[in-house]
Amino acid sequence: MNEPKRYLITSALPYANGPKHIGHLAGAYLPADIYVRYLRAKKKDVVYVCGSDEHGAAITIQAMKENTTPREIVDKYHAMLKSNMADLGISFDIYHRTSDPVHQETAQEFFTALNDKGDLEKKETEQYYDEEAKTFLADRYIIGTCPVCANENAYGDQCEKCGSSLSPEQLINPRSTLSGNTPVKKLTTHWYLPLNRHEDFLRKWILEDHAADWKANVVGQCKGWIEAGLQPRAVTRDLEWGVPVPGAPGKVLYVWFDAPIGYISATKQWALDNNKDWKPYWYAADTKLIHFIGKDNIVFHCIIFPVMLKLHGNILPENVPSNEFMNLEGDKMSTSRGWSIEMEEYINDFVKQENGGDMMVDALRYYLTAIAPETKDSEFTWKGFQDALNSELVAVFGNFVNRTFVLMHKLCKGKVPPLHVALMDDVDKKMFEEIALTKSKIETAIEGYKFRDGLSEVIDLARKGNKYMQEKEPWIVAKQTTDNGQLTTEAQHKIDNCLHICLQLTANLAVYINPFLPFTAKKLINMMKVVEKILDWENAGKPKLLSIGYSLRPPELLFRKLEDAEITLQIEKLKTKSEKLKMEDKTTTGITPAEGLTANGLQLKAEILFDDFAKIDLKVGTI
RNA sequence: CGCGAAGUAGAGCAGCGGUAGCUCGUCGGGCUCAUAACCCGAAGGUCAGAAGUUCGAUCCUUCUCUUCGCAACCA
Repeated sequence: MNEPKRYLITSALPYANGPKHIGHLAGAYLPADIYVRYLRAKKKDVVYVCGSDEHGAAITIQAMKENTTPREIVDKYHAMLKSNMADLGISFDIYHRTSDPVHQETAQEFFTALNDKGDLEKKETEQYYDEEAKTFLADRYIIGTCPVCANENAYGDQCEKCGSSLSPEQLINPRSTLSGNTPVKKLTTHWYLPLNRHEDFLRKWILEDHAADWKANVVGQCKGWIEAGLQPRAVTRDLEWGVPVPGAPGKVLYVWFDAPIGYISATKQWALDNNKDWKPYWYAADTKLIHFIGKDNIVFHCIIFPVMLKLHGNILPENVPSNEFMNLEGDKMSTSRGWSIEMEEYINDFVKQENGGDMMVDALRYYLTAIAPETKDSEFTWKGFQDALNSELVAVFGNFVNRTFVLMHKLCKGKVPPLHVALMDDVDKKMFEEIALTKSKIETAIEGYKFRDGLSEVIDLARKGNKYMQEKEPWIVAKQTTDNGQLTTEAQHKIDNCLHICLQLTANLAVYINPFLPFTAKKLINMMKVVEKILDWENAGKPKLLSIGYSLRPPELLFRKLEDAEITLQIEKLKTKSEKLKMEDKTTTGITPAEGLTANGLQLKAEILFDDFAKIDLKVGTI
């Protein structure tokens, strides 16, 4: 595509059935936010949309469990997700929700348009029905004996023990997980999206047109599906909670069909709120649409939704940067098993503490970006977080800014010193070059969705600043005094040049770090007493961002260090939380086939608590 | 079962045909304006395993092992 006229950026809609964790944040929200902030700094026309995905059987079931209504469930979690995202600096232009009337209309219009054109197929099939719960059962809510390995607790879609893909009909002795009863088969009519009709389109669009610019995992996975042959997929369900199918009482749109349309309805709502026209964002060929998602969502965003968009006459995504997963302390993150750091927990434990605030948001943004699972799964550890924060953010970036400000106040009267051009040497010139050079490095990284690389370029530049200052040693130069204790003119000029350059570098660091750590950028411009406009990307790499003679504020620490005690506490908290959930699991009637079993079916010994672990003396010797 | 991605120093990652690199951590030394940065030096890797192609393979091919994901409500 040539230079796009406008950008539409989406992050996967989080499902509003519970809190979301930092793995979600690292996968779909933080990368998109960095990308969007970068585009905004470049003065691009960009809209960043997201919202809660509030439909689907799981919400209804969650409501039954909590003895309340689906509406209350989604209201509760929508509010939580919206405020968590805002607290963590995710700068959506709109955070919408799929239970909103605008979305209902949009999704219904979409369905009707496709149906009227004959792009959907209507079929009558038999499906399992729970007579007590009075509902048709999603595959996942039927368990029975696996026909392959005889595991008694296989799900209707897959046996977790042997990994076989199943359909509910294959299960021996099927039972409903809602009531425990044997489900009965009942005839029902549904609409299907015949994906098989669009294989040629997908083959060309993905495997030819985007083979080079999409990530390997995305292209590879799509190729697998296309080669295997695509099947028609039901787009409606017999449920109460959802977007009603026009003219078909008792039926709603299947949640996967209505959820991605949420991107469109969110854009509409944004346009309404801001007196804009939403249509170009979804119809104009010069709009660049990017979906940020996690790897489990590839099929929806690369196969199913594009087919829907094509049929409906909309533009297609230019790229679908999909991240792998982030593990936690040696195990998969899982909200249901309690092995996670929920956004809300982090906010309460760090951001809302007295010694926290926005700097702890940026600390998390820093670590999550630095270990982003861009090409393979990665792992969050509290020790890793502490190391990254203390020895990179604090020691390299924060320290450079701090020593620059301290020295400027000590040796230059708190003002931006002049640059004495005649005195400039190669080291000075090289520093200016590095500042300018960093611009294109970061641009290349961000535009290629390599946010980890982009961020490390910023830290690298700060590292070069430290090195530069070390080489110039203004604190040593300051000892070159005349007999009466006066600093020599030449010495003062050398100091001026060094700190002038360090200050211009600091201003550039603010511009460069802004997409990644926006709160740090704000703090820096406050210390420099400059307006926010300085953060415009066009200023990146420029040597004269601060005016000579301008007086600056005293330094304030950008980040604080993370103490050992804090991470020990968090690790303990994590272990306690997952232990507690395990105990609860055992005492409730909930059917938990995998309980106490590892993936290969081995019985595990009870895990020891961290306290017990702490009591063990581990000694190593050579024999 | 099948499909896809991944497996490189203690940790996190680059490299993808020609003597294995970066950041952090560790050890020793120097320096000190600073939330201990910066400099010098050191330890640490049969690049998951095996076979093959090649003058030569971490990189290509095949097989094996391990991890994660796979059209469900889950980045």
